[in-house]
Amino acid sequence: MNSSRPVTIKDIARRFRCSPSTVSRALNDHPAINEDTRKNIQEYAKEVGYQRNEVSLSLLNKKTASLGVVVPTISNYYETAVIEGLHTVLQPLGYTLNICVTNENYLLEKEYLSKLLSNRTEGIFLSVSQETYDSGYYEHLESVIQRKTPLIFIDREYEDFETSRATVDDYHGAFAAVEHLITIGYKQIAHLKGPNGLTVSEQRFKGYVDCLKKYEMPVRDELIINTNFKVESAIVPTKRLLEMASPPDAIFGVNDQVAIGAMRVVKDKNLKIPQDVGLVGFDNSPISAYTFPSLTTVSRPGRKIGMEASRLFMNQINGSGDFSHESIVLPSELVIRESSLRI
Amino acid sequence: MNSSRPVTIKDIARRFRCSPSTVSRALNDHPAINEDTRKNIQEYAKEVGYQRNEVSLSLLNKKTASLGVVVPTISNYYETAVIEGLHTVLQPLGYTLNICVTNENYLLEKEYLSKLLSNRTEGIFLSVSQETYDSGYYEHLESVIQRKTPLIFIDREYEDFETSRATVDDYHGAFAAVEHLITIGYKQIAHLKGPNGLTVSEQRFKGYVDCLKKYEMPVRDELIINTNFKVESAIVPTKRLLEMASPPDAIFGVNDQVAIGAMRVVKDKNLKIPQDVGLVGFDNSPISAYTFPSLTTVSRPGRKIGMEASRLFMNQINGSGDFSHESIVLPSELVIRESSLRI
DNA sequence: ATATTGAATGCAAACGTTTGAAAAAATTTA
DNA sequence: TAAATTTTTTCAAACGTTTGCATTCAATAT
Repeated sequence: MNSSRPVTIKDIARRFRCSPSTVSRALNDHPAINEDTRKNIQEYAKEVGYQRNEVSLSLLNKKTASLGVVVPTISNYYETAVIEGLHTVLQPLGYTLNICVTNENYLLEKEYLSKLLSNRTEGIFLSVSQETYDSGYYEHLESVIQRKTPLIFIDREYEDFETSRATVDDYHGAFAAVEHLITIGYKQIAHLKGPNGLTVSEQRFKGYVDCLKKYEMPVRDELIINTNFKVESAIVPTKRLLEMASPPDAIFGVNDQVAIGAMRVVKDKNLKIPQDVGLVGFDNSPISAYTFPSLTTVSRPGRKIGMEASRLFMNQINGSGDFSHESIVLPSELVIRESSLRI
Repeated sequence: MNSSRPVTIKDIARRFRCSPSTVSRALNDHPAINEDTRKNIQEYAKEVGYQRNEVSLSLLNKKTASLGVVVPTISNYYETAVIEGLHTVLQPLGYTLNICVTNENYLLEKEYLSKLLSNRTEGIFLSVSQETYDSGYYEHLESVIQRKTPLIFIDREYEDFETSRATVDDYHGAFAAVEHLITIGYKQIAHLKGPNGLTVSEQRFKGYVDCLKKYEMPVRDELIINTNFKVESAIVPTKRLLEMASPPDAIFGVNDQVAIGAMRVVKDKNLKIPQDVGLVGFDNSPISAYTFPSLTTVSRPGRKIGMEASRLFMNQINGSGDFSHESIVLPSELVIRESSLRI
């Protein structure tokens, strides 16, 4: 009525003139408690809205049942799919996911990791931010390792770090996409690349380059332009590509957003897709199937990545003493649609 | 080296043969501590990677600095924008956001709320799930109220519940969208409605209906079809609309996804947008500006909603005793693009 | 009547930290 | 050198819960 302090076990004990132990046991259905006592206490507890203080339990048991998920963004389809996958496996096991968005910011990432450790998180799923990548700092990761808190890299990874990781085979996905374009008959394939330095960007780029080489096609620097994954970042680069003296007849975008941005520009120039310009994206985001023309893309099993990452986590905590570090690479799959099907 | 147990203040005290109090004070730069003692302890603490156990502090101070964000999904642009807004304000204040995704599931929502309360979350931002809406249950909310944990509704709300809420003026946004179509000269405006019962769906629907009525246009039931907000859910309904004997010449989608789905179908039928069919969405998601043609839509200030909701939360905890409940309604704004600009 | 059993409850410690008050140690003053 | 003062450190309690062990009390067996 007056005090807003949550009801505690002590409060109930006082009410029943018994000890906190009895109340605790009664609430937990301990067999050594008298049937009547148990019933009375449980009824009263329900009545006054007693709710166990998990904080005290965490302290006592050194278990928090909470996991950190540290990602650069949650604005993309892929990231949310990963989170959903983690959720699917871990929620039923009683874990709470603490989702931290770093906004590609190193300091924020560092702060989040430190906070998660302070809060005694039992595991951390991390997709490192771009700034972290660029800066090359990784002391903030060392402290996670030092604490022996399970650390699982998702998607982006530090090449030289010994932990578990679940990633998608970006390289072969990109390779397949470009090979598809070549097979169809496109001769000049441009690439709207992601930010330099990120594994995803570089792997897809490598797939693009290696495929061109395999088919003995020249890798022209002027056909490779950076974007930041966002739809609007594709506009200027695509214009530049199409206004070249010898413009590309196909564009491989680092993701669907970028490909959709390119699609818009191509149409604005009154060029036909896929006749004049072929287009391929990456992600197989829901919308890619409903653009006009629909977008050929590479599916990335985000949900599966989340589920696999969960498995890696479980392995680490159940691992018999020796910390088992596993690397999982899931295949990506080419999804052929209209934007590349020139006949 | 051997034990993976985190270093505690007691460990350090043992090492320096002093009491935990001294260590605690040394680490917190308490003035009553000898300069040398302080320096030594701080150095050692850093060396062994000591990190304060926030769990114990939470128990002691009854403050967890964590807030719950309970939402049906994070797969849409709007939801992530809201979270970003919350984040922008609350992260600098030291709060941790605990993001819980209910998947529109009542039981999950209930479980999350209960867990958040057990973990002594200091405030909850809630966008109720559709199932909760449908079922009409709200005891799980009662317990939040009973505990006097600040509860702020975002976006979706329970009409008859006394708490703070931050919502977008869906009604007038929808009204403006439809009015725009009418002004341009469209005569038969269909509506791809959201799921029944949800405030957003119903408010936008009401805006649609009232606008038609204002201009003395008939409200035809067969022009109103339900979707579930997802792009694919617009396909069949749009086909049905276009295959009617007297098909609509404009479609107002409950969100951009649905409008984009409709766009695809319209194009497949070789109809021209905006000449044959006008199209308006809702959300002003990034992609809406880059479809072909670009999509007329209604902007929804998600980020702002998050920031306003944060403000409401701050007001509640700073509120002098009497719980001040505020209702904020932010305006939505029509963004006119190509898909409706028939000349 | 006394010893033995069994059921029900209470005690106390533990988790890691902070903090007011008390105590101890060091320094200054008379 | 003793008293007074200042500086530094320790003590003990608190946050809410659980749990092994001890205790109490009644019922049963001897």
